[in-house]
Amino acid sequence: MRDRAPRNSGSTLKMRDIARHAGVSPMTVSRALRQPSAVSEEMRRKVDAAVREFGYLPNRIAGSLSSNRTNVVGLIVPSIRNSLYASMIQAASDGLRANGLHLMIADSGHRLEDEEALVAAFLAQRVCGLILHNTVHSKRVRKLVEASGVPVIETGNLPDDPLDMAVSYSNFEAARAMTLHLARLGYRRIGFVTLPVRDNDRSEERRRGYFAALAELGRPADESLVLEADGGFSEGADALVRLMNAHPDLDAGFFAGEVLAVGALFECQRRGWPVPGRIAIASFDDVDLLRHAVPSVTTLRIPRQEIGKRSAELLVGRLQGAPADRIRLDLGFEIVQRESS
Amino acid sequence: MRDRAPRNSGSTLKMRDIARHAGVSPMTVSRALRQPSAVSEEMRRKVDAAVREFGYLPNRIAGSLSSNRTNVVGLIVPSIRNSLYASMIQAASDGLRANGLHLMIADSGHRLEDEEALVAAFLAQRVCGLILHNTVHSKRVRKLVEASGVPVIETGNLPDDPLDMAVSYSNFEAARAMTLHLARLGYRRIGFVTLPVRDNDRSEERRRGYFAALAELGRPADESLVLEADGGFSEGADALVRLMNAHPDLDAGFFAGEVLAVGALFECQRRGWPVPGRIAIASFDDVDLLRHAVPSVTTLRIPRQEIGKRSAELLVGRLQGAPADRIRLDLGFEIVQRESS
DNA sequence: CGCTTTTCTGGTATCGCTACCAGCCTATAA
DNA sequence: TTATAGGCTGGTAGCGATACCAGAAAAGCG
Repeated sequence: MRDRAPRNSGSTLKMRDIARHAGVSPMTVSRALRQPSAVSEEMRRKVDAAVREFGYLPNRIAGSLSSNRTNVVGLIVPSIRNSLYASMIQAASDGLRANGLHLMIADSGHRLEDEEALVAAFLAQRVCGLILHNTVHSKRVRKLVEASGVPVIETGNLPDDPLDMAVSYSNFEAARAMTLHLARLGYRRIGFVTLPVRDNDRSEERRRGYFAALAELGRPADESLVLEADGGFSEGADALVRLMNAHPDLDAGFFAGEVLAVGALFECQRRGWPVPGRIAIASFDDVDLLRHAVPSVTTLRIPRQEIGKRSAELLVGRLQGAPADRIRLDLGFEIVQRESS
Repeated sequence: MRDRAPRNSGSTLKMRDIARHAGVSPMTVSRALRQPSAVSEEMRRKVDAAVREFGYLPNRIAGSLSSNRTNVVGLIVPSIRNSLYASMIQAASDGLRANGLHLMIADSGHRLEDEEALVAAFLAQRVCGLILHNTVHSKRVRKLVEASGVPVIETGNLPDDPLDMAVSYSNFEAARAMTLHLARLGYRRIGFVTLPVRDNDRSEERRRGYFAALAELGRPADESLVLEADGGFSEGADALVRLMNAHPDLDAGFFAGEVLAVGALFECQRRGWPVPGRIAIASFDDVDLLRHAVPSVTTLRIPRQEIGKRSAELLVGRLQGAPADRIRLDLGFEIVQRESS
């Protein structure tokens, strides 16, 4: 059985080929590429020359298997299409890339069972870290994550019982603060439109925050002031109209999603309802659109970018040996008062 | 040297452990997991039971090394933050995931040298396919891609000389068509605002299309009607104002980017310029925002989602053995006439 | 019933790299 | 000079799976 044909007849070069051409051992090539300081100037030169000459690309699959380390982080968001996550992803991507890490991205479509399948798939790929937007997980996810020992960051909310590290803000506090803010501005009857609450801890928390604020204000909790809407412009417009019809005295609408808010704003423009004259509008998340809309829209600034950046930093820290402490980082939020309220 | 300590003392289970517990050979476990039809009912049952009992996750790194195949596709877009790419990415992600493939995403920041580094890094990770938005590449990228033999899809434009497969639309034709459309509607003096052209083949093509249309119309090519602007709302607003100041008779603005267009639209609202009474506005790409804005904005519908879907399909096809034909798939575009023009 | 074919299972040898140890050679100390 | 320590380099043995072949068992066939 000595002379069987090689399994991979491909022409891609291997480390040993480079080693032969450079006149050194494979180990020296490996070292020259990964920690140049560990080899002599001369070796480094020879290796570099051979690598460049043949356009050698080390096989990181083999490297990962051997070293039991990969340089890939898995990221799962509810929806890739939703641009809300884009700035977080961008910041995380930048921070990770600066440290030689890459990002594998997938979306769970707000389905816990999909998140579970993805976590399993990512762990099978032996990712060196995970970033999950969702903070409600299936039992199996918790088990898998724990068993793997891979560092995990949750970013969408501040969970009571984090898997590992959480870098986020409080959806509850944010919604509460905005509701109180609107009340402080003098609005008497504040409607609340949120994304579907089922399987979505963020929506649920925001809803709770809204009601908590009303309670503090001594106002009755009126379920008919709250609507769930899928996140589209039409849904926002529609929700506004339905609220106004049901409550002619509505003087402010708090939309927990910028698309909903802008959809409502456009509807006001169409109907000639002055904003905030007839109704004030407040939104969630500070996207450019809200700043530039006419009128500009009062909103909550969530530090999405900072969340991505800090997530990357914490992950990198762990990979470089930081102690595995449970961390719960609250990056806060900020009310941005603008023309629409 | 027989009794050296094992390198990886970790507790994660290996295939041989599952095999032992199931009372079968590792090969049978491997087969039961990858092609269940190749093993008997009984074996499958035993393996499945052991896998479930211990929560075994196969190590895909090892599998990839051994089989010389990975299930990861690399995707490089100019900017992750830009929501424009989101629907393409989403569609590609869905199509790939349905076939067991995952997506590694990075952004080049419109820099060719970054694209090059990323392509190299992805190939080092031995991705089984690449999707590149950019269609202008460094020489080394072409060489790397060719040497790797990995299937590649370019999606941002229809290149004259595709690396491998191209799934896109013609930026040139799209810009040309919109310019002609505006002329047909009776607009006499059409300004054009585009993203920076440097290192951006899409912008360059759009610009060419605009001028080609003017030439067909027998109108002079006036460079002062063309502005380059970075893609923000303010930049769009600013570009509009500058164009209007320079050309008081400007009656239409074609913005090659939806954020620019909406920024301009907002500026009109602020200044009380009726759209299209004082000036018509046309955009590029059919995002929801344009349909719902007041007035709704005339634009070009680019089949971003379809591009992502077809890209995934072609890639999957190749991986399943389709012949390596050069493909150049033009998915076209569509003019969406709305209130703003 | 013996023989061929098919179906299924298991052993062995990698996949391409890195961890770990051994050994060499030079430098510094005693 | 000999001992001791470092700095570098190379050999060897995996990492945890899969490809490939061999062989046993079951099935088909005349």
